[in-house]
Amino acid sequence: MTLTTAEENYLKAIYHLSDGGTKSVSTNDVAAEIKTKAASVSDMLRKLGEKEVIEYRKYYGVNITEEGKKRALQTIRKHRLWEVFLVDKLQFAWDEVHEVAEELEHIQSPLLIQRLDEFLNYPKFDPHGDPIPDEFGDVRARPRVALIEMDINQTGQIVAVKDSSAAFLKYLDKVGAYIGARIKVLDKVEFDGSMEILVDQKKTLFMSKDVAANILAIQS
Amino acid sequence: MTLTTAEENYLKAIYHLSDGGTKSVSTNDVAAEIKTKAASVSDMLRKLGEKEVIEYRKYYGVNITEEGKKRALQTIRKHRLWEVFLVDKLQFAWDEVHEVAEELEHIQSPLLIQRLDEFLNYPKFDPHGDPIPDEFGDVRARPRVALIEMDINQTGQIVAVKDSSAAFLKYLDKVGAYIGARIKVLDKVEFDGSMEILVDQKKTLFMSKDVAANILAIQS
DNA sequence: TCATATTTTTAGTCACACCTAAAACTATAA
DNA sequence: TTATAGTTTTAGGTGTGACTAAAAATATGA
Ligand SMILES: [Mn+2]
Ligand SMILES: [Mn+2]
Ligand SMILES: [Mn+2]
Ligand SMILES: [Mn+2]
Repeated sequence: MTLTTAEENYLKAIYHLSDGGTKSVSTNDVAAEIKTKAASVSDMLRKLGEKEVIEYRKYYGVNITEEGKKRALQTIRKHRLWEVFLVDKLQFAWDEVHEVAEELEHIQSPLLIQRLDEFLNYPKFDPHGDPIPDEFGDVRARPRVALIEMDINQTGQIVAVKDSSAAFLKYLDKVGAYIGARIKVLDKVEFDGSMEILVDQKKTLFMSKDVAANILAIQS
Repeated sequence: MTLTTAEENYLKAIYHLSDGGTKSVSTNDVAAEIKTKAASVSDMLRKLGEKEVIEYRKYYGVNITEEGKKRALQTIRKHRLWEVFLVDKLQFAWDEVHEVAEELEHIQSPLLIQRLDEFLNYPKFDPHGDPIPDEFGDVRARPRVALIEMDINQTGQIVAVKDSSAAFLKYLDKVGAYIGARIKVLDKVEFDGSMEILVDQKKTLFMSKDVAANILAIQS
């Protein structure tokens, strides 16, 4: 059973909104994510339910099935491998890859993805720090925490961003925050939740709580 | 004005069938090329006519316009660049690339194609020896002749194939004919049009007239 | 020239993926 | 408990790109 491009996009959205299948998702949430109308979503949910990649109970939202999870992870794998290709091989900036990967992820060719993976030397993470599922859908997840959750004097390393929008990524480029940077929390301002972060033991960075909530780190 | 994937495929077919815009093309010819029905083609020709990429006179076939030619060449450029990528970087065989390139050619991103061209070091020909148009649609065409047209004792070099089907390409792999091979016509059998070809001054190849008609060479 | 074969277009239908408007259902809080 | 706000589904419709069957136009050759 094959999925259309639209069906793959919906399934991926449901997978993300459900935190990898751990909770159910509402019609309106899907509509917002896909940027379409609730009526269109209802239609599509019925179809995805018939294909048994989601479990759909009218008026009570959807849950992704095991089969659906597997399919979604395949699409996510392709999306992230293409992002690595664009950044590592074609010198795209990390804020330029999302749109194109959104198209490339739907190309149907198992051989292509296998060879691309090999060509990229089996990367484990995409340019935004998100893990790349293997061909069986298995993900090597790292325990990640938002900067905002870290305490003063704690150290760690930036490993990913929660928000992959071009605006946010460009801002990070500008201030010199990048994936792999070693960090230390110098201060947390109680009044507005903003933070002062030491980057690579030399540069001090001030960031709002909105920024700090969208940078993910591993603690050390 | 943007073209859909289907429209791009039709336009490319019309471009090829018209020998690069030099002759008009019938509805049935397009239907055969696209593997669809004449009724569907009539519908699409009306739409392409409205978009002014073809000139469509009911019952008298179509001619591609200058704008249409430009569009078709952009798609052909993308198709052939992807084929080079698949063969040179991902170790695809030359008979495995067509289907995938047929999908990849529709990805919309000028930056992607510019960077891909650069990454591949501005190739001038695809794996089947076909020329890759530049970003303005200009093609450096070589004067090519089918092997079947060559005379005894003439020498040359294989530069392309007319038929890019997997069956034909696999056959060429098997017998050791490849693009770049230096050749000499040793014999032409009048009875059945078959030929005897010396490859790289060491190997003798017997081929039917059907095979000889689908191998293109430059004469030396 | 005129009958017939061939090609092409038109008419009507379908699946897909979207839309708006209206109806149906659920959640909430007075 | 019940009115109402909010959510979701249904009904009906659109554009795209395919199909079959039938009608119309063109090409052919006796
Ligand atoms: Mn997508
Ligand atoms: Mn990413
Ligand atoms: Mn194509
Ligand atoms: Mn080719």
